Amino acid sequence: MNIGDVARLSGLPAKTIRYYEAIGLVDPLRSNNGYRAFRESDLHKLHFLGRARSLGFSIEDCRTLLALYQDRSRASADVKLVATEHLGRIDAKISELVEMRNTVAHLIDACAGDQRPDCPILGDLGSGPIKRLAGPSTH
Amino acid sequence: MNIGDVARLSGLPAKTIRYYEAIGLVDPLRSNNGYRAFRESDLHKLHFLGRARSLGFSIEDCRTLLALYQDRSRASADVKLVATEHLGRIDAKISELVEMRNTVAHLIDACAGDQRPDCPILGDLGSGPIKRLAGPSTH
DNA sequence: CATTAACCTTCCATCCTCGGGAAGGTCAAG
DNA sequence: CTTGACCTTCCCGAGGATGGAAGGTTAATG
Repeated sequence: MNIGDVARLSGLPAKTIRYYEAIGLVDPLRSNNGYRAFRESDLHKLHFLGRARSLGFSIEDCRTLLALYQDRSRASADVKLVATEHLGRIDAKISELVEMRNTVAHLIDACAGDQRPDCPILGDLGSGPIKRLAGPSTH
Repeated sequence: MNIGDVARLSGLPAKTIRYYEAIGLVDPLRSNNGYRAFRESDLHKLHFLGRARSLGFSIEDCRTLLALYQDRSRASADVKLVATEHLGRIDAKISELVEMRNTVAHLIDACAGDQRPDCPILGDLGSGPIKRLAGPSTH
């Protein structure tokens, strides 16, 4: 199979597949003409990678998971650990975004959104606790 | 004020402030010794930027918001639009992450996490709809 | 046989938002 | 005079690809 074939079959862009080869995630053979020659096993790996990436696993996580995938004597605990850490990162990111979301949504609610310049959104962004340089004390 | 001062006062790293200058978000004066000389107005801008960035606005959004902030004849509708589009992007991102989260959480639940190699997580990643090349039909 | 179109190759640059670190200039205190 | 804390510019790297240029290969046409 040439790269175009595995691209269609795996759903990954050819560019991405070349990139995955460059960073050592897949290692296709080469034909006489220099074209990459993918085996079924390569296609399988690429499919695995596409699915893992779509679940948000980092490339390094993918590398680990792929190694575990191919290790018949793996412990499922090792896989679960990788996934659990990933879940923790997802949850942290969600919390962060939800907090942003709430703040932004409140500001939007408070803004009239008309032709007048008065705007609580800009008001919020421009105000707040700016520290001041220590000056002559009024104390 | 030197960069270290505004860094402390704005809460932004000096590196970030230099970067903001490089991309034209702030434009401090220069002292005779070549040091950046920040005015109160620069500090104010940096504070504005820090707050907007912490709410997840992109640099380009920040550029727009900063321009509106300094435009006395702005319409609050313009600000609200930027914020509303941003909110939409946050919500989309949250949805995406929540979907990932649920999938990953289910897989984790299904995994024994022991010494045995059997693992539904790897099972999920490695299976699924791989398309096949059209071959000799058995039909 | 010549051409064309669809492949494939490598290499280099770009996106975004900085952060790290090198090499070197400046300034105030002791 | 030295020390240490500043400051400067410059280049490299992250993650995870993506875009494009310049050129080789192959299969199907005319």
